[in-house]
Parts: sequence; C-alpha cells; structure tokens
Amino acid sequence: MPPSAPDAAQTPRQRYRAQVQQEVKQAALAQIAAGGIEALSINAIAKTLGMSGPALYKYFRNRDDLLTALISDGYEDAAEAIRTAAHRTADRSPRDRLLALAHAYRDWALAQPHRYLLLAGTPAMAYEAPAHTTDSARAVMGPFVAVLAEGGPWPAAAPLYDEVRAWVTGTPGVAEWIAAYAPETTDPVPALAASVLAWARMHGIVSLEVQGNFKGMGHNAGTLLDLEMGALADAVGLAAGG
Amino acid sequence: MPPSAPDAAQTPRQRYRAQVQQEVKQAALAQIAAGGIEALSINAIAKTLGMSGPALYKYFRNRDDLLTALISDGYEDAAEAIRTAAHRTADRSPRDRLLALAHAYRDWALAQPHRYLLLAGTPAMAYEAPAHTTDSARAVMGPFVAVLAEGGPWPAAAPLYDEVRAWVTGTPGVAEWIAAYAPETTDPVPALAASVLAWARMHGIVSLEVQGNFKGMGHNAGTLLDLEMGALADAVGLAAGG
DNA sequence: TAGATTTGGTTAGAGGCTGTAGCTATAGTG
DNA sequence: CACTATAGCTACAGCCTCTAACCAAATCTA
Repeated sequence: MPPSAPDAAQTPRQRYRAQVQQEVKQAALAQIAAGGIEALSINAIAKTLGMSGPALYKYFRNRDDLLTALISDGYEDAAEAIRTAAHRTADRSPRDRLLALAHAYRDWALAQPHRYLLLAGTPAMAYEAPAHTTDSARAVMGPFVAVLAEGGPWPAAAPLYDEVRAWVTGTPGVAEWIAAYAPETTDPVPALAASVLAWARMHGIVSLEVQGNFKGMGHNAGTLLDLEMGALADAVGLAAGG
Repeated sequence: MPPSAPDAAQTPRQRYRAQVQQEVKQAALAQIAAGGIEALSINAIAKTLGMSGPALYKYFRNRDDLLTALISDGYEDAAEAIRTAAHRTADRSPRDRLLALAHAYRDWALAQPHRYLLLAGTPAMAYEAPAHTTDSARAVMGPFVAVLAEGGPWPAAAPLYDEVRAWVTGTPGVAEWIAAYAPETTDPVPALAASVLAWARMHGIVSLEVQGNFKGMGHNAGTLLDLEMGALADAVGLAAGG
C-alpha cells in the first residue's frame, strides 16, 4: 500500500530485512576476500552474524542467490568507478581518456581483487547469470564506447566490422545501448568493434595480473595497459594531446 | 634397484599404481567436463571406479594433489599442441606462423574448455601451484618467442622493454629459456616483450570466449584473434607473405 | 620356502557444508 | 484483540574431505 518509495520509507520490517541483507553481503565479501569464492559459506556467515545456520535462507534463497547479489553490486560499483573516471577526464583528449578509463578499470580491480574476480573470473558451471547481467556489463563498457566513438574506422578490422554490423542490426537493444553513450555517432559499428577489442585487451592484462600470473615476471601491468590502449587509440585514430 | 627406466618396465606394482592413477585422472576429467572444477569429487570418482571413498587417498594425497596432476598434464598437452603447430608451419612466413600458433592455442582451448580453464581460469585461493608450473608455462610460450624473435623492436614498447630487460638480466633462467627457443637472437628483450603481449591478448580473447562472455555478441573470437595477432605482427615488423 | 613388510583396499567416523521440514514466538495488521 | 506473516530456532538428510584403524594379499628378504 505505501506507494513503493524508491528506497527507504518502506515498512519497518522491510527496512530491517534490507539491513540484514546488507550485513550478510558485507560478511560474504569479507569471506571472499579472505579465502576466495570457494570459501563463501552460508553457514559461516550466519555464525559471524550471531544467528544459526538456516536462518540465512530467509534472506537469500540459496548460495547462488547471494552470489548473484554480490555480482550485481559489483557491476554497479565498477560501472560507477568508470563513470567517475569519464567525468573527471571530460576535458582531456580522447586518447588520454581511453587510457584513463582503462586505468580506472584496472585500479578498481586491484583495489578489490576478490570482487573483480566475481565479475571477470571463471564462472561456476552450475551458476546461471541472470538476464540483467548483460545490461550491467554494458554499463561498464558504455564510457569506453563513448570515447572510442570519437575515432575513425580501422581498415584492418574490416572482417570484425562485418560481424559486428550483423550483430548490431540483428539484435534489439544493441543500437540503443550505443546511442545512449554515443548519441552523436552515425555508424556505431567501428566504436562497438573497438570497444570489444578494448575489453578483450583489458581483460587479458588485468585478469592475468589479478590472478597472479604475472608474479615472477619483470613487467608492470600498468605499462602493458598503457601500451595496449595506446596502440588501440592509434589504430582507430583517436586524437592525442590535449 | 632396477635402474629407473624412463617410463614402463617398473615393478608390476608400480605399473598397476600408474594405471590406476591414469584411470583416476580420466574420471576426474570427465567430472570436470560435466560440471566444472567445483564438481570434482574424490568420493564420486572412487565410486565410478568401483572402489569406495578413501581408497583414492592411496593414489593422491588430497584433492589439490589430483588437481595439480591434471594441471601438469594439461600444460604438457597444450605445449605439445603448440609445438605441433610450430612444426607444421615451419616453412611459412613468420606472420603466418604467429597466427597459426595463436589459433592452435585457441583450438586447443575450445576442444577441451574444462581443461583450458584448469590452466588459465581463476585459481582457487587455497591452491598453491607447484614450482615447475613456471617451466610448463614457458614451454607453452616458447614457440611464440621463437617466432616473435624474427621481428624487430617496436618503438612504442620502449617502456615495456626497460622492464623486461631488468627481468631478463635479473632473473636466472629467463635468458636460458629464450636462448633455448630462439638461439640466434642476440637481444632477447623485444621477443620476450612481444611474447608477453601475445600472451595477454590471447588470454583475453580465449578466456572470454571459453567462459562464455561473448555469448550473445555477434563477433567470432577467431576473427578477433586474427586481428590482434596481425596487429602485433605488424607492430614488431614480422615479415608477411610466404 | 617361510617369515616380514609393504601396500591396496575396507569400514567407521569426525567435522564441514547446503538445503528442507517443521516448530515457536513475536511484530505488524485489520 | 484476534490473526497472519515472518524471523528465528532445532533436527535432519545427504553430500563432501580426510583420518584412523584394520585386513588381506602381494612382494621382498633371509
């Protein structure tokens, strides 16, 4: 009956419930930070919260549900970090902005590796991501699309363009997504293709770094990221300087 | 007393033991293929082999030990696949060879995604990789180093070169590794840096593909790989044609 | 060949987990 | 004030890993 105010101002019961859910997620993140996803235990969380075992099932249907909530939160937080970086560099050159966005992505990952791995790590085979995950991922990549839309076509990427074009024309929602972040762009294909490239490059570097695969090797992942994003910027002709 | 023949010809007991270990690993791979790493269960394997529970602990100290064995085998198999591709393309141009190696890497991953994720997926936080893992990974990358050593320096990569140079001079074994795969090369730094780049790019593309992150997007990962490896070949000036 | 030893296999069980069933008590609701 | 929804509980079924204690057969040794 209370006309669903956007956030608080629900019934006290609902507010209590929401608060406990927050505490559960908090404890869950602490567990994951300490021992990885596989250490996430409904039982153990309940104990740290002072309640016993099955009580938590009143708040999350099961372990996967809790995981899903954590992942959703993570995407939102990551998207926010990227957005912030985009705003903070609004007056810089496109090339600089691309590097800044990529570093924001990496910095977010390094600041909370466990949370990053929740999003970008190997998903459990049993786990089925909810449908809205696509939207969340698009929100993270949106600012990249916006910046890369300022570049031009990359001749060598022609085969990729063909595939991306089929995708954007054949799949509802994709064109709207691009339009939302790069409204001035007439042809979304080059920007979208470049964004996929940026995503793959960032994922490669950052996930290797976060997983510890670079340990014992002499290079800095930030240097790698600079080089790769710079090369991409050059390839699509993003204006430098600023 | 029998002068440790390289493989078989041990005592019958040892041969039996080795055979059971093989069967265990076989069953383990089947489990992982069906349900991911988290589905790997010593107990369940024992049952499929007709023995009961704790018997398997006579063959593998614990779950992590079994996992380690699977990972070791995986590295060997992957290295073999790359080596084969290298041999099969011995007469082609360096550029073509780089693409062929990258596709061999991807093909191996796609043919047995569960095994690939064992090597490249997010490692469990509790799991400690044995020391020889580094050697295995170097064996996989070796052929890439060999091909990329035929290229020249890439000016934009200068900052990376500095870091890699410090690594190769400061870490015993690295120079030897490079020398083993690219004996003619005087300065290993550009080849090594390019190999790191190739690794990161391949990992980004292939792991996203195998994890299913490209699902619903219109591009083919093979196209992406062609583009990225081609761009790298161009950057380091690998000769084309042939 | 006979005894000693190693080793593969067994069952029992401790301790952990997920998730369900069924109960009680209490906080909101009409 | 009566009623209902719900937060919490205990008990339990059914998995899991891994240890302990024991048995029997294969192998080694004297």
